[in-house]
Amino acid sequence: MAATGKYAKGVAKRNEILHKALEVFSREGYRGTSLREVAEAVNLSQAGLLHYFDSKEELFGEILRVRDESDRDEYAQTGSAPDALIAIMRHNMAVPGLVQLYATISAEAAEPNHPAHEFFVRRYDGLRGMFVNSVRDRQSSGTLDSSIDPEALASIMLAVADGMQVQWLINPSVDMAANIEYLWSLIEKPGAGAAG
Amino acid sequence: MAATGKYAKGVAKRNEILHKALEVFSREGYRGTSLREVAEAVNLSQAGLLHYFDSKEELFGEILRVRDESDRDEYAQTGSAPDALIAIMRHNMAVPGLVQLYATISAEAAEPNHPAHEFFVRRYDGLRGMFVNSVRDRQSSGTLDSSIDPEALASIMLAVADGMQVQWLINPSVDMAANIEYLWSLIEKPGAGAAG
DNA sequence: GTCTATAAGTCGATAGAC
DNA sequence: GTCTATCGACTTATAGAC
Repeated sequence: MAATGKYAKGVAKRNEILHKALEVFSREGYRGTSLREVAEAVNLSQAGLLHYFDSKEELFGEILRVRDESDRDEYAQTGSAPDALIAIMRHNMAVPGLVQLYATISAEAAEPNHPAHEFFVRRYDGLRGMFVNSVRDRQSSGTLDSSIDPEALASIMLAVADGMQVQWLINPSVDMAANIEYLWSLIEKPGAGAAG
Repeated sequence: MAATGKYAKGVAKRNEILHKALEVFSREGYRGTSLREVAEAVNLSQAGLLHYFDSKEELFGEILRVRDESDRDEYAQTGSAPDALIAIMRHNMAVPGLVQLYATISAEAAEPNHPAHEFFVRRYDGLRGMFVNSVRDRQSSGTLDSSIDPEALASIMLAVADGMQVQWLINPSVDMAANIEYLWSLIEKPGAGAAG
């Protein structure tokens, strides 16, 4: 890694780069983004940018790492997983660029050689695990039917969230948060399909 | 459009190109795919390839058009929408490349200027419409609780399908079809959460 | 810490021979 | 129908001045 940033100015610039680069990558995806584009966004030459990060791949990795840290800080302890998921969806409707970053990159990253592949493998494992734990808690406390399969439900809820984001990106009139909340109400409430 | 293909050889080569180009685009996405790469896959020079399609964008549009036609032929009238969805998921587990094409491109295509943007807007509208109709049918015939919101449910089921594909691409041990079938069983069966 | 200059390569597309 | 050759633009990355 370059420019570990012992001095205040360097650190500040590094953060500015990470912030602006996130925006550009969000719009264009990993492959669609050039270092020049990022460099211009932070008023730097392309070579100047590479003083802070040795390669495009390293810059990109740092973006994901930082982003995930702040996400975890913000939502990890927000009560139960389904509530957190709904909250995140509602919040995401204000940051389409960020949503597109994850949609674009997670698809690209299916290739095992992609620089972000391992990141996404671990990310999904982690999220699924968190959700499974939360579902089990609810089952223990009787809030959720105990016949429900926690692993399957975790996978399903994460999938709805991801898929809903794609639909919303392509047609913003879709209400992501409302739809997910609605699904959860169908699953959580005993006798979902009982009435006429 | 170039090379409308009056002669047998031209038509055959055009089809070969569409077929192979689909594979390449599936792996690499629209932006990640070069015409040279496609050309090599069909033993043609890059200029030779452009004899059949005037531009990269035109080639790509044709791929989507052809693909959607054959999909529609195969699954459009397969009983009800949820059953068709499960069948498609099961089938998709045999064609990861194709799954990745749609995941990659649908994310890229969120940009309004993307050559495939309109295609995906129409595609989701069409799929949602089909699903809504199917849900209403089931409600009329009493197979499905009539208090369920058809629009929301359609959006949700399509989202699960899309999101499940992303999870599966990144970690193929996820059983897409089983999970979707499971979700549908939770929604369809009266008293889903009744037992303890 | 930031620059210019440049290497070495890829891209999509066109012109024109055969 | 297919090729070679080429254009102009763009890419990541490096070297070295300041």
